[in-house]
Amino acid sequence: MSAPGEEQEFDFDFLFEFNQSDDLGGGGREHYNYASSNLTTSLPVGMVNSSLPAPCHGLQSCNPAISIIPSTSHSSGYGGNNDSGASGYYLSPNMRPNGIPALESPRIEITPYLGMHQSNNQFFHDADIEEAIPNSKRVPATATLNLPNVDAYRDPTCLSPASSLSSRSCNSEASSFESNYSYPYTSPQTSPWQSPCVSPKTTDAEEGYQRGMVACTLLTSPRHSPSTSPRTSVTEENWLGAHNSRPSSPCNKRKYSLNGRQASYSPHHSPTLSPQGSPRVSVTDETWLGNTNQYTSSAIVAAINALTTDSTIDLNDGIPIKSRKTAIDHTPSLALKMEPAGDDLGTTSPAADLTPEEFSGFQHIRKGNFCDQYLSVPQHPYQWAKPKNMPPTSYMSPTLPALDWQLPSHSGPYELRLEVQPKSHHRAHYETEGSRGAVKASAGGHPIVQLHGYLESEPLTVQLFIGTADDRLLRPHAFYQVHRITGKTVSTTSHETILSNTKVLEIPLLPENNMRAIIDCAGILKLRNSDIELRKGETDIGRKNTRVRLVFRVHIPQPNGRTLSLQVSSNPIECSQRSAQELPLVEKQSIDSFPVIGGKKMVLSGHNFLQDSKVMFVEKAPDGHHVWEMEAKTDKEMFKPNTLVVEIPSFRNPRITSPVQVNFYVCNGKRKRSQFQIFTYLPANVPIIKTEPSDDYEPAQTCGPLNQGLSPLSKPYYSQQIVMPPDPGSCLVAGFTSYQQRNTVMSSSPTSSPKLHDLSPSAYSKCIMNPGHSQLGLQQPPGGIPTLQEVPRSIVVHPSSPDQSSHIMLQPQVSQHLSSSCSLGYQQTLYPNSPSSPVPSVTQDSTYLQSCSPTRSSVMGQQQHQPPKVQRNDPPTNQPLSLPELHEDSNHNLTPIPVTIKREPEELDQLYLDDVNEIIRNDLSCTNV
DNA sequence: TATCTGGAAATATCA
DNA sequence: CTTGATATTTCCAGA
Repeated sequence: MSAPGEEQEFDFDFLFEFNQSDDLGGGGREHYNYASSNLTTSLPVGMVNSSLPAPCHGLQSCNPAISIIPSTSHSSGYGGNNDSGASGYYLSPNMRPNGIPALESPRIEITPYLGMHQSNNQFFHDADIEEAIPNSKRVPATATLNLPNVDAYRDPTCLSPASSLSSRSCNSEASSFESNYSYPYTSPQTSPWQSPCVSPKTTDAEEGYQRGMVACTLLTSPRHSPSTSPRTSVTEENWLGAHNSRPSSPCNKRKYSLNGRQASYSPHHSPTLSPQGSPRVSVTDETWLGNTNQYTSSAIVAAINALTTDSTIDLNDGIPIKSRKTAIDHTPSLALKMEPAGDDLGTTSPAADLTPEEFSGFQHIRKGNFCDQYLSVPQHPYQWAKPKNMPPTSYMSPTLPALDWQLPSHSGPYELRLEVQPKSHHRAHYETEGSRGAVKASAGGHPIVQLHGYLESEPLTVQLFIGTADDRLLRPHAFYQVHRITGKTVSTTSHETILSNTKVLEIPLLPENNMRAIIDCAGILKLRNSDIELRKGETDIGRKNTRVRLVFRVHIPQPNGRTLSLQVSSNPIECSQRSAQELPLVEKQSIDSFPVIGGKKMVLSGHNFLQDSKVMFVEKAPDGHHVWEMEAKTDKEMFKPNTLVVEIPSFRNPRITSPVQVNFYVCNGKRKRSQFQIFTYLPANVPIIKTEPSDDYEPAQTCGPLNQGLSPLSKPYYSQQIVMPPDPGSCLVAGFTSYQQRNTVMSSSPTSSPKLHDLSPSAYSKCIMNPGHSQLGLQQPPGGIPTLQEVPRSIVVHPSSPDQSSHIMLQPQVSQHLSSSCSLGYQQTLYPNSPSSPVPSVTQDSTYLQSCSPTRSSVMGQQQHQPPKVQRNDPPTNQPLSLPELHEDSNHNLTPIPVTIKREPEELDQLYLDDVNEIIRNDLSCTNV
């Protein structure tokens, strides 16, 4: 403990420094100016300073919030999670979890505050600002968010390790990166550092973009532009941090490792992390479960907090601090640029920053809870510096939806689509390495994003950041940052900014290019696990958390002055050299559903398949336990490194009356398993197969088009979904409702149904529960839907938590689903994350809100309500379009009424022909099982 | 020369 | 506490 305290102190110092820097930030202000045009104005100006400040500012005010946080009792709710809980509060705001992280290290705390403040402030104020700003397309709208709620959602779980972490790390990095620009959105904070550090490099082109983009962001920053060079600078910074390297790591790692596992206790972390990597689903599952519960309570608390205090949000931002290098590097820079942020922050943040004392207080509190887990980590003075960055984050939030908010991919006439998906593998580079280039498309070339339905003549900007690819809600990845690539080979201009500790690449979307952008300027930077984990706020574990997604966002100005924010995420990208070389990866499956009889050959497309690869089908109980496991026969003759032909095993219960979702994965050995893929068993009679075709054929590409495209199969759904959902105004105020509607719509259209709502608790819980799923699920479910599906899988219910959490969480999820259904989001949404990060979801929702923002609160309510419905309705994860009926089965395969063979559709007939025998087999197998 | 990469050694962490 | 298996991070070297 003492140690922590010490650290805290340090932090404070740093903080102060930061603040000062912020003040200095006068320069920073300039940055704001940029932003000003759009973003800035919205946020900052009025909002930020005045409004935000007020709340936040006063740290005091903030403090209260802070205090709250502690009180949050997260702990109580979360128990160990408490931390998270606290964080959650913080998080809830924009900050996410990250903010929470603040726990241990001073930095964190600091950041959070800032962030919190900002975020909170932003939200509230934003609306106001927006009105004023109307012009700024982006900014304005964003404002609307109602953070409070959001916060609640995220809460604890959300904490956002990722975000915060990433941000932190990012920050440091960022500083190097970019810098600067970030202002626009966010915050000054970011910029400050960045700029300072930055320097350098801006590319002309970039500048140009920025300018062009300007509208969008204002990035301005030509000056900063220099910053562009980020990497280098970053590296350097990093070097400084050099310390960074390992020293810290050890401690950190261990800790988190603990976290991860223990995580179960502390929901946040573990859930995600563990799941992914490890095969040991069971463990994870458990964890998840635990988490869910926690979430619930935490979520609630968070929500309350949010409501009560805006400031809390800010806290989140502060959280991230971490990066040693960064800190140092940034610090200097901060002073310079901070100003802008500083203003916002400064006024706000400074205060917000919290006095050291305050911080310490928080820290202590947290520490009490979290600290134990995290505290151990020795902090490096350097690192502390980063905290400063935090502020920026907050800024961002004000205007635009926080990065951890789940947003729809389409709304009304608009649809943001990822026309070309990135390759499933991309080796990220460390700061100690040179760039490893831009993310490429599987078929060569680069990912392509396009905004459909936008007929205006004004160019927009697409934001790109690295998001998580786990079961939980989509959020900035704590261990990976987008890396701006420049050079002769890069045709797309881009500009880096930092939002909430997360590096964001801004790329112009020009009408002359049909609002289409080729993403050849985005690389992926890997931050050392030790650096990030150290952060107090961080809940996520870096180990085996090597999967990411590219997340694209566009903010479309609306006539009413609001801004419509759409988001699409890519298929998961494996960033680990080793994992990419050894872990089997299923990119596509020719069939996503088949009668229980089984027997049909399913072609899996992917990577790293071995002749002796095994394909295991698994049915999980709500609690994550494997109710049924069956090794599918593989066709060794047909084997190829990229293709695996498996015979669908008959389901254990041939009598299911409704579709049952199960999972399957490819296993190359002990710890070499692919993520869980989703497969649905249909009642013997049902003629469902239809969907298959599309799936089969659709390659990753399909996915691409849709957004997620995780799985081919999913795509179809997506398309459907997409079409269906589009609710024009939905995004806006109505936001939530719209979502609901969408959801319903979606569900219906898809087929499945209805039950998207199921997402709710159970789903969440499930998601959470099943660590493994998460990834798999995500992927599998091809579109957003997939997620849903996943949920179903897990199905189950975790009773307890769901409800409460559900309110908060669910909503988010729901919304997400809805939205996501449209776009990428789903995965995220659905996820379990919600549990973990209800808040995030909330935030996301808020995005919609943005337009609606004012109503957010109302919205929130709506969402909440809805969610519940959903939950109840469709616990089953089925929601995913795919399987309407599934739940039932899944939940209780048992019963199905004696098969109703009556209807045998044509397809069925065929199936039967082939499978009659199989059916018999199945029966046998079932018995065996 | 500066990058971009692929590979793999050196470390760390886990079991 | 040691050891083997894994996972992460740092280095090297070729293109």
